[in-house]
Amino acid sequence: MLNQVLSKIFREMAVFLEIKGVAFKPQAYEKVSEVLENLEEDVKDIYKNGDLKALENIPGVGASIAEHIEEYIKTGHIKNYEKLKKELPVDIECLRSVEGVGPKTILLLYKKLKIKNLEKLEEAAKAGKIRKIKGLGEKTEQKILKGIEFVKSSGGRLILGYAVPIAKTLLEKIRSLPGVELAEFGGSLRRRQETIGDLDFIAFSDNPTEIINKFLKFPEIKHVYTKGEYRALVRLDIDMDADISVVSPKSFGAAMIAWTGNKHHNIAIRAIAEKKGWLLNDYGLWKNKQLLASKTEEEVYQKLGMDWIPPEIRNDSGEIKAALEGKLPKLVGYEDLKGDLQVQTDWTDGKHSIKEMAGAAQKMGLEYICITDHTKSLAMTGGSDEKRLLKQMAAIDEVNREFKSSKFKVLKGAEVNIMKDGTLDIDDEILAKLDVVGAAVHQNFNMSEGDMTNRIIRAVENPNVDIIFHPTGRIINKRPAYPVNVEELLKAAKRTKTVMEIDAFPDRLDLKDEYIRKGVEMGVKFAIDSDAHHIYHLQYLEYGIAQARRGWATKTDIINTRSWQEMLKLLK
DNA sequence: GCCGTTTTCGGCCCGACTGTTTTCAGTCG
Repeated sequence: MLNQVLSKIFREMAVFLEIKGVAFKPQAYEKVSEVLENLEEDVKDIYKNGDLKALENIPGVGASIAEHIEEYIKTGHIKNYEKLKKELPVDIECLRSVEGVGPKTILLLYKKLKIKNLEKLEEAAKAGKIRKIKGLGEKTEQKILKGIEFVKSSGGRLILGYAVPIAKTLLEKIRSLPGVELAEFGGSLRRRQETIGDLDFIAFSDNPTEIINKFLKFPEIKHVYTKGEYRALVRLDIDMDADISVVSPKSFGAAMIAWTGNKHHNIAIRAIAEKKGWLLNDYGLWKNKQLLASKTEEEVYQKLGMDWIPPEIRNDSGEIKAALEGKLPKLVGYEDLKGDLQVQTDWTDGKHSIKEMAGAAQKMGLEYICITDHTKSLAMTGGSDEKRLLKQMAAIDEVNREFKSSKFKVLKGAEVNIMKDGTLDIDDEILAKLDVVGAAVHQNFNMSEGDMTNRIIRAVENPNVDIIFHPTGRIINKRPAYPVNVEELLKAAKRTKTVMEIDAFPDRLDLKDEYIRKGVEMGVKFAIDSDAHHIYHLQYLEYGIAQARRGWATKTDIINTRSWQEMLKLLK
């Protein structure tokens, strides 16, 4: 995708400029690189629909970078980038991925040894050539070799839903260390980002060194990059890096803000402090040497004139302005869901019976689930035809009779397949009998964006279709979304009162936050579903809620925060 | 190069840790 290509180019340009000693531009390029990496809407479409001005509406994109993007779209390259690359023809990305190797070292290595890539770097280190460079030494050489080893074994970014359980285990171990008063996630884990690059922990204690030393004895740790009085950076046995920071409980709020980030959020709020003549650091908000606030995050934000900002939206994308104006939305809460509207059972590719799924959901505190097994054109899942759907409805009636006393409700639904032409694989007559009809694309991804958009919109316009399940079909780290114009889809959803799903399955998280935010602004309603195929999967709802929060969704934007009776009224 | 949080010009976060140094630059989060 173009966004990713440009993101990489701008990231490299940032390093090139930093190497050249250019001031401030590196940060600008770095910021736009990050924005593009996370931007789901194709910049090509943005450009096509609105020219340079539309590009400049992207955060971090100004006149100059908009022109770079235009140049790339028109010619396939960016002259400025080519020029920088010619001056220093090295593989910036891969050299920089080595722990401890930054811009200055890359330049030094190229100047002295003509090192352009990892292979050459490893060769030179093994031959003992690095230690001979003035300014580097034997330890740096060893560090580089270790770093290369870890680059090679690195598993890349971990999907949130898979990282959290691992991180929770470690967090509990940290919490149980004597002397630790509190411990929390920091970084992307606390912000509940889609993917996690490393695990950040903040422990609160007045004996930092002792805590660090105990942490370093955890058997999960296979290498220590750095350790100091207050911090340690390590490699875990799962080939992920982890970071622990120990701070006095007095500084809880300031430290949580500092270690939650993201970087651009912190830069922005520290700048606000500075403009008041104050200083915001890891330990508090200061006026000269006088402490203004530090104990809680609320206190610090408040002193800066802002409402507390939920971690999920701390990414410098408008949350600071909203917080200053007291206009932050009250995000949907982790306890707000009353039901789950996409649940599979052993009638198709699920592992458990209707009753087992219902029982597990009830145990979790939900009031209802909707059974949405696949339909007949998904042969590999043993999808139901009309006859079998009728049979399943009767089976659900039976389960409901058993649950009657507890008031738990099982709703009748299906995950109907959207065919290539936008028709559905189940007769409307049967669909009309279901409580909730979810429709989804499962095959024939290889279409033009126009055709795919029309295909799904045709399903949206079917009066029996209540929800579009996993609307873009992406699988994180595996396959991109099929080509679809989500904005058009959202417009159609708004027009027809069709609900868009936020699929909480860890590798889906579909829709993406950016589209949720857009949909929320347009007044589209959403459903957060687990897409559970196993009783354990119901827990995934948590990640769907996080996703919704990152998309600035409130309780009223999510239909399954209502009782099932109220929820049904919201369907068309 | 971006941006409007006091600014359309003049700012741009802050501190911990390491290694190679003779007092600090580079890297990281």
